[in-house]
This record gives sequence, structure tokens and C-alpha cells, in this order.
Amino acid sequence: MAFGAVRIFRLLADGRRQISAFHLPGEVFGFELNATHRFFAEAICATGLRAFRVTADVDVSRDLLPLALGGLAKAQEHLLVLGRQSASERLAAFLLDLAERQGGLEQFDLPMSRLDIADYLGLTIETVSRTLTRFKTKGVISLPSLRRVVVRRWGPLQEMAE
Amino acid sequence: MAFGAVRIFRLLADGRRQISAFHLPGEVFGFELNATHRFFAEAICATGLRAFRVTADVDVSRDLLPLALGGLAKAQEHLLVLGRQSASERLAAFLLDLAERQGGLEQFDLPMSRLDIADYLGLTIETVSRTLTRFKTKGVISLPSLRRVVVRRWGPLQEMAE
DNA sequence: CGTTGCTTTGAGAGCTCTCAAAAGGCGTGG
DNA sequence: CCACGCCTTTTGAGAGCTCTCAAAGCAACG
Repeated sequence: MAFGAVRIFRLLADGRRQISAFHLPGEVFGFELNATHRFFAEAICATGLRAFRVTADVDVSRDLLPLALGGLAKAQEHLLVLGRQSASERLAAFLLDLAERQGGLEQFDLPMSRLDIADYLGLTIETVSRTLTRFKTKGVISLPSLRRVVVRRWGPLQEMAE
Repeated sequence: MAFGAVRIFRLLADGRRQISAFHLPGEVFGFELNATHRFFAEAICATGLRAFRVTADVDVSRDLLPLALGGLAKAQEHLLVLGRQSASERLAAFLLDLAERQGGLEQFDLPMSRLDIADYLGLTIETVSRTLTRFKTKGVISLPSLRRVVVRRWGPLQEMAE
């Protein structure tokens, strides 16, 4: 991806949504897509993509398999988060992940809405909002704008994420 | 796998466990294993395995990639369960999955303990037990023994699983 | 400056968890 | 064959965390 952000998600019949992954600029993806089961990919905001075709130029074992295995590892990591961590732990892990993927700086973008975050972390939008407010109150982060995060203290964040 | 059952799981520092997959007889697996992050595979009971080596005989794009992608699809399916479904929905989906993988008969084995089920579904052992009891009380299933399930009424089970 | 949609905050309910004890299964040994 | 002990499972009671419903606050936009 060149710029923007993409979400990969599934829906239940009643509309409940689970986002299984976000993809940021510089990342290659597409394996998550499975035609058979209400899987979707959507751009979150203005986004530029490059598509690749599987041709003789693509070495499956060298290029595609590592990508698929990486996606599998991330999905399993996320299973641990959804199955066994509290709201604070989920948010902390999420912020650390985003920070790392954007270069590890103390300030970074939050390209997705609160609802997207909630649907990624298996929470409600209200719980996401309340938890971010608690982080802010504790001085762990600050939010210069709705879509921008500054990490004030990495230690507590890393401890919470386990 | 020839017989038995295997669980794939991850641990948090404080001992919380998340099982990401069970593997039953007849299934090929191994891609879940990732050396870098406290990943484990364990036999649940007496189990027979066959190991394959990646040699010239194995066509990566024909054999390995579909397997990895299948694992990814299952993991993402499971993310939806852990992120967005209630205890009853999780148990119902779990029982239906087990039934299907054992031939779709109305009677099938439960090769894993209640604790394993809980750690797979992101619940506690007590909640798993209570939910199974409720299914039994409603006449949806019966449990001739601890490790054996009979589905009495498929309809309610499928509705609960969505 | 009003409208519209997203986010935050508040109050209370509900589902699952925690802690605890009873019940049930299963193998060992008498 | 029965008694005992250990481990798993079930059941009970209460607490806690997250959810639901509701309203207020904010920001972007015409």
C-alpha cells in the first residue's frame, strides 16, 4: 500500500462486525480475502494501492508463503488478545503495535475511527473511548487530536500489554 | 494425524492460555508453529503423527500455500467468535465444528478437557460447564459420557451459532 | 450558524468471572 | 469387589467488567 489504511473484516448475520486486521502504508496484504464467507476489505480513508498479479515473476515459496505465514502468526497473536486480555490490555497492545508499525516514534497516527478500533479489539466504542480517557488521565498518552496519539510513558503501556 | 488430538496454543506471562486450534485425526497441520513467541503444540491424549519433510516432492504452491491459507481462514473465523459472540454462541459453533470434522454424525467425541475448551473459546471452565448444562436442559444435546456428545436437535444449535 | 456524524460521558443492567464447595470418574490397593 | 484418594467437572453465590441505552460535547461542512 502506498498511503491510507485498509481494514479486513467479517460480519455476522445480525450486523456484528469483527475486523481481523488493519493494513498500513508499506504493507503487502491480500491473503486474508476469502470469497466464500462474507469477507471484506475496505479503505478507511483516501488510499493508494498497488496490485500484483501472480505470474512467473512471483516465486510462491519465496514471496507468498512467508506472507501467508506472517498473516497467520498475526492472527494467532490477535486470538490471544481477544480471548484472554482485558480492555486496557487490548488497547495498550493495539497502541504499541500501531506505534511500532509507524516507525516506533512517540507520536503517530490513528487512521481508523473509534468504532473500527472497537470492532478490531472485540469491544464497544464506549469502552474504547473510556479506556483511552483513562490512559490520558494517567498520563500514559495524550491525544493532540482525535486521530493522533503521543506516548508519554512507554513503561506502563508495555506492562499493560504484558 | 493418524489418531488422537493436538492443541496449538500461546501463553501470556502470567499463565493465561489461548488455544488457537485443535487438530483431529486425518488433518495436516504444523504451520501454526512459530519459534519466536511462546507457541506450543501438545498431544491431548495418545496420538499418532506422521511428519513430512519439505523436499523436492513437496510443491509449495500446490501443497503448502493452500494449507497455510486454510489455517489463516480458520484463525480469522475464530477471531469473529472470540471478538463478537456470547458464551452460548461460542459453544454451539464449537460443537457444530467438531461434529462436522468427525463426519457430521449426531454423535461424536470430545477429545479435549473442559479446560481446553474454555481456553479455546476464551471462557472459563465454569462457564463452559454451565453452558453445556443449559444445552442439556434444553434438550439440544445430551452427554452420554464426559467426552461424548449426542446432538438431539440441530436447529437450535445452528441458530445459536448464527 | 445550523446540521450532521463521531466521540465522550453518565447510569444502570447483564453476562461472565472469581472463589468456594459438592459431585462424579477413575485408577490403585487392600 | 469395595474403599480410598486424586483429579476433573458441576453447581452455587456474589463481584466486577463490559455492555446497553441515553444524552451531552465536538468537529467538519455547507
